[in-house]
Amino acid sequence: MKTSRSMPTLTPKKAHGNIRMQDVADIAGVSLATVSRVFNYPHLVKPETLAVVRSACDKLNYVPNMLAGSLASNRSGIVAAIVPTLANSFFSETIDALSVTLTQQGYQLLLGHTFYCPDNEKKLVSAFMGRRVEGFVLTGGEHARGLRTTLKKSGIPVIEVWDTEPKPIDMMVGFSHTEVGRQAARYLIAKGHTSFGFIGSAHLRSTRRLVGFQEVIHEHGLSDVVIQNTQPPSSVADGADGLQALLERAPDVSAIFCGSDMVAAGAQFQCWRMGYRVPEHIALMGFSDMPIAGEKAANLTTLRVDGVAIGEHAGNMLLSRLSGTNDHGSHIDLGTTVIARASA
Amino acid sequence: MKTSRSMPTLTPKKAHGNIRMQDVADIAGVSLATVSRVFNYPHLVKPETLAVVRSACDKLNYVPNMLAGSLASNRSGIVAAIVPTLANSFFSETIDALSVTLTQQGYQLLLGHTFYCPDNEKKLVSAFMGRRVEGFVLTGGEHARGLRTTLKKSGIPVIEVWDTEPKPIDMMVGFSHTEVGRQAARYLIAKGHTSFGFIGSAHLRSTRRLVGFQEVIHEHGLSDVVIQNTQPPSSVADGADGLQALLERAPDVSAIFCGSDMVAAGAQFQCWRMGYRVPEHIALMGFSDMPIAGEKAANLTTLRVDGVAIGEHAGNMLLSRLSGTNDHGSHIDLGTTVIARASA
DNA sequence: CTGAAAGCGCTAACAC
DNA sequence: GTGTTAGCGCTTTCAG
Repeated sequence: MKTSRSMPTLTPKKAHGNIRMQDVADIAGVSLATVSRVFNYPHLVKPETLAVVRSACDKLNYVPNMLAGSLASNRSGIVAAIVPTLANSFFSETIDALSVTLTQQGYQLLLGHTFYCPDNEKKLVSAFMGRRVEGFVLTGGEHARGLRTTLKKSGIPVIEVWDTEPKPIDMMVGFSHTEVGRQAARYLIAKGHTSFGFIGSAHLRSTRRLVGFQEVIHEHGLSDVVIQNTQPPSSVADGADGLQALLERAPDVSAIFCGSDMVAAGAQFQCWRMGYRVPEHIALMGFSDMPIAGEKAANLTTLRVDGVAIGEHAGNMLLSRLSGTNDHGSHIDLGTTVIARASA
Repeated sequence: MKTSRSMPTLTPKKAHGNIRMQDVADIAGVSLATVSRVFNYPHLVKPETLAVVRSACDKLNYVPNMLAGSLASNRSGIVAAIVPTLANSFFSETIDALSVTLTQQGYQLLLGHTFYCPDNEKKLVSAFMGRRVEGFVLTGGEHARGLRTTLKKSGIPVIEVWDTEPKPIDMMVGFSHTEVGRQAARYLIAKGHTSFGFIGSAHLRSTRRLVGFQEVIHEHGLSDVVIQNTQPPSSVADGADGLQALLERAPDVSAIFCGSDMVAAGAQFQCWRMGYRVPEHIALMGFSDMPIAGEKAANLTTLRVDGVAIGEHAGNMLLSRLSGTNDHGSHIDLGTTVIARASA
């Protein structure tokens, strides 16, 4: 089947099944360069030639080798996203949105997991840099030692998402976790509470929410927040266990800010089990407005975050940077809103 | 800072900042090939040389260009996974597990989204083939016309997950959706039900569950299943709406099999709103055993699927195939189990 | 509008 | 153990 391609020597260059651009050029009767142009700059090619080459392509079922293309052009067409985890988490919708946005412009998404370990992030960044990714989407603004510098002097566009603090390496889109904590505290204080608890994991963004929460409470001269830690990613079960443990230590707490809606839902179920009424005995506030929070059975007061918008913004910011467009608005705070429901 | 590398011509080859393997070789005083060996076959290099080269590497902060490496070796080190969506879905935990497994062996994960459109899958496969991915993980066993053939003759390992039907393109790990439907029907029939409904989306795997469900019901000579369709990805709200719509059409239905736990939870909430008791008036059965299903408030009877196991198996099957190990057990049925709780 | 030629940065025989 | 030498399959000046 293989068309003979001029053999000055006795052995063909290589026998593996892959069709090369030269093969297409040969049967189309044009040069290699022209075939390349058909793919990359079709407007520079005469319509007839275009047609000939294209028909040659699908006659041969040619699939361009982007590895070679990327090497030659020094553009990989790949963007890397690094998340803690996708399971039961808020990040999955951001990744979905990011993927759509990037795919529309022909970019592809390389995915990495840190499982909440900054060291994994660092290793992944390094591996991805080896692949010459054209952009990074990182979760959060806190990273392993040296990562900021590495990234900064690499010149690769970086977007940190789901956060607006601390200072961006490059671009950032999300919201302030400190402010989330502050909003929660203000809301609960306005409801008349004076004794507070917090159930959530000890990772950095979660801690920042706690800090904001504490700040406002201290500003009001109220007593310290009782803290109950969970392991990320926090589950419904963690919320249930956390609530029980917290109440054992501090039975007088009347309002609890939870690290996620999952935790809040778990805490609420545990309240019911233990015979406490929500919000009469214990007020609960979640975070992120997951689907579960809005359901009648749960009906959780929470803070809404738009993960899809974050993903879309991140994708678009990256794309406009990559296409050389103005990168105005490179530090976007999408904010959060209190969704007042029954639990607080 | 740049060490002069012998310049026979007047202009240096290229001025962009990237350090090349040759630069490392130069300052380590060895040949390019040796540096390459240090990365790929360190055991072939004398320990002292190893040390010299390595110190040269981090003196220069050298990051190997895998694009070039992949092109030369014809191994990209990339595996592609294609899912319908990650948000609120069962696939995210499979992807998490897959990612860990692959990363441990130095492979990276390229992610694609179909949003339940087979045509998107086809396009993604083609784009990924251009990147010379070394393996595909596809969701489900049904694909756009021609995809099976394309994939088959590409010779690239393919694993279809979350399904065991129809015949695998190559390898498969998951469970039978038809059998899931059958299990559900058997369980509900054993509970004495005689009039059945189904709420779920019309995509292929969901439909297969419905088929199995119907089969068993017909085998028992019972009346037809009343079907209420939802749009994928199905949400809690879809379940609530679906239940209402279904009961309007068929008020006598006493047992409903739902396409997912989210749908079942929504249906259950809607029952409560409408004053129906679960399971006394309406028995509900979910699917996949999501965290929500196990919670006391929901307490859903469902069928358990181990998404993590699927991801791990898929990763390991792929890795052993890629390393040339025996690929015994290339069609694995992990099965599902009924988790009997309060809702049915 | 098209072709020729020089790489992109690395791997992999093959010699030594 | 290490060096030499061909490529891998494209993109991209530069001529024409």
